[in-house]
Amino acid sequence: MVLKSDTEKIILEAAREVFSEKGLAGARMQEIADRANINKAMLHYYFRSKEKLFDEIFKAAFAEFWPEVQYSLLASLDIEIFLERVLSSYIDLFMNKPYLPIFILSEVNRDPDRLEKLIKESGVNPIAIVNYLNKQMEQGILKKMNPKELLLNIISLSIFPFAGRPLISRMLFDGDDDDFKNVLQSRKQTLIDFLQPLIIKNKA
Amino acid sequence: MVLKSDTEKIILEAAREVFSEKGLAGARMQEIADRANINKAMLHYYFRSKEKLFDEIFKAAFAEFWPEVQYSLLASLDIEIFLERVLSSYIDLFMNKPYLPIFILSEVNRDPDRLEKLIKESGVNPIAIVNYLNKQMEQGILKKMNPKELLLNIISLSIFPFAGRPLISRMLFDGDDDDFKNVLQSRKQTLIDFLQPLIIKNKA
DNA sequence: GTCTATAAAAGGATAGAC
DNA sequence: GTCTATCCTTTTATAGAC
Repeated sequence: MVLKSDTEKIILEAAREVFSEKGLAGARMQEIADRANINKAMLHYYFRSKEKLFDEIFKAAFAEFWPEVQYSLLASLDIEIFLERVLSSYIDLFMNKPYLPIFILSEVNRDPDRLEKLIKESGVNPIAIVNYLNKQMEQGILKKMNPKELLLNIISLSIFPFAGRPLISRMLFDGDDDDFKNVLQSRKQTLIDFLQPLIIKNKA
Repeated sequence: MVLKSDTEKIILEAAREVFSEKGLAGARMQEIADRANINKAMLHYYFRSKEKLFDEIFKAAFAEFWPEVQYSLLASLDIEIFLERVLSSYIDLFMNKPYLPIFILSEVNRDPDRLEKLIKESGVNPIAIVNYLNKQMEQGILKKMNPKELLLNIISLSIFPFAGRPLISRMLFDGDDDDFKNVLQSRKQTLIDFLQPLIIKNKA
């Protein structure tokens, strides 16, 4: 791992901003240079091409996209704690990095091939979570359903509000993004309530 | 309403394809012309500029994005029928037009201003639905919660799987899009089951 | 209405001085 | 490492013949 110079880090941050606002196709090298307060030639000096610079940004964003899950600790985890952690870490993540969901979603959509190698490199493995949910169902702790679909639902509820933020903010909250932000923040709890009926209570 | 010539319709269809695959910034007038089997100059003859052509496409897509809801009939509608209709029409819509969600989401994100006038023109009014849900809660038919958030959840569960299709297909279904497609199709029913606990059953 | 040819501008990339 | 100047390709847009 080669240490990154300050200039390099400044460029990466500027590039991150521009690429996540405009996408690969819409981003301009000039704008990245401007935001980094450096010259356009420097971008090429450090990263050779727009495509290569984008790859760095996308790779980093993709890595950030998955909340830290200790797969090894999953096996014995209480379902309520599991939910609490997953929802909470997703919401915290996207509160701080609101650009992540739509950036990943759009760019994966534009070029699904880019995804292939990243999946292997990243070591992310949702199937472990699916297996965990499946076991909870077999043990009668969770209501029985397709475990992949349950995970899909949890992810949908966590991510979509952020991915559709400008749209939802205007359609449902009259453009008052602060109002919407409060709702998003409180979802750590309200989503747990929403999903509560899936958990089968022991009547002991 | 001026009648559209055949050429115009062919152009619009080609433009729709290219813009929804590549986005405004990534789309090329040449590619649109090629797919329409006409000359590039014709695009400008009919639509003046790329931007104007895009506006037509976006406007049409935005209009399609909202399932037909008879707001006037809402007041007296049974909640189970309501859910069935909303979920069913959303899923049918996106099954047939899978490009819609991510197209709208990305472009709204890139340029939120474009949205403003469209919202007014479109006559879409989610607040009517929010009010409907609210009334159901007051009447003890639906579990009490923030009605805007309930609508947000319903929409999240309906749209996100389509917006994230390439990602989810690869992460959860091993890239087997047919497998995923079956899950999406069956969601008309499984989502109703999933939301069932919100409905308070009368014990009469 | 449709085409070919071309203008005009934008944007990515490089050369070369310092 | 950093800058200025410039190249060269791509892409939007228009002129003008048919």
